[in-house]
Amino acid sequence: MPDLLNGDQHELDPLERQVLAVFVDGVRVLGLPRSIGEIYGLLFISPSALALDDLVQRLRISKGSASQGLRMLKNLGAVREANGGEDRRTYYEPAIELKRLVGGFIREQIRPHLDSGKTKIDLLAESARSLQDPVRRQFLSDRMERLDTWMTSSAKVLPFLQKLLGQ
Amino acid sequence: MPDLLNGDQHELDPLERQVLAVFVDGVRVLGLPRSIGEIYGLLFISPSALALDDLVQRLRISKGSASQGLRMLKNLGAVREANGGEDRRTYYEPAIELKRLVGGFIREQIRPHLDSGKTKIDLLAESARSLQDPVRRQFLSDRMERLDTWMTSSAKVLPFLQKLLGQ
DNA sequence: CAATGAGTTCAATTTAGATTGAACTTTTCT
DNA sequence: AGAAAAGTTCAATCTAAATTGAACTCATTG
Repeated sequence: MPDLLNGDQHELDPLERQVLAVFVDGVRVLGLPRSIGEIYGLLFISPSALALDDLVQRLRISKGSASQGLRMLKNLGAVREANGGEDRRTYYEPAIELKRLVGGFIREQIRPHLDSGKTKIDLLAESARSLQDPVRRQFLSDRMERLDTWMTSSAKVLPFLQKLLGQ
Repeated sequence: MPDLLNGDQHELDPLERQVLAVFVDGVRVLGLPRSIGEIYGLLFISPSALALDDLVQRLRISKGSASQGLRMLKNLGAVREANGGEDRRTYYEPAIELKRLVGGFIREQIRPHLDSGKTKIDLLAESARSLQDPVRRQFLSDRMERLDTWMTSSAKVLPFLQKLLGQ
């Protein structure tokens, strides 16, 4: 008599595991933790919305992980709360439009780094300009300007990226 | 009488440290290790090419780290051997054209993952097609097709990215 | 209003992956 | 050839970041 004493949903089958592995791989490239890939991946292959506890049971991760993972995915706009769950739990479903996923990633992970990088570089360029040695000053100022150009180009490219990936 | 007994180049000054910090930050976003940022960063702010030993001494990292870091940077096309060093050491200088840096990163880090991902997804789509339950089969096949679309769109966007960042 | 269940928080622990360093190979020089 | 210096390799170690889990808050219900 299996599973009479615990409320487990059935385990992940081999096909599901393999799909999740692809997501885990994918998010690692983006510098996001494995649990994020597992959670998003499971939502992606689930025909109905899932609650936090479903993730805990099927992925065998802690409540803490599931909670933090869902928060990050919500912030990224990769997951939203499903409306009209019967019980008092919150159910989640994945956003599956690439445009939205990329947009969220750019907004949350790329832009902040670009912005803070640009600020720092501006300050460093300022420091470079007040260097004593004129040769060193010239060289470093050039390099700081190049860094600045990189940042500016990158920032300009992002909207095109989003547009090109929109369907 | 400072530094008579060791051959240290002078330590990094505060300005240099701060520039390196920007690079360390930058490469972390790309999922690359700190040492890569430090090595590339030091080359970037050095007016002349540097040898492995210069990196070891000024960054206070191990020879192993410097060697592995340089290899990765060479593979990425972010660093090249300078020609015409006087002694028998190999001197390195950074590639500073954004186009080249982005191109190398795409070639080494993005494309391989996209390709292997696409292969895996094709196999999984195949598995999905032979599922018993028709509802499950239909749903998973749809999702696998969507994954496939993501991969294809992403691959198509890369050349544009490179073009847009070319100067 | 006490009890139950959902979800959050964060200090402690675990783990993945970066770094070290000693042994090694290769190259150059006398 | 032998010595010295440059660079590589990889098992062992270290560390930053992810994960856990126990204590907590908040909302719901009998």
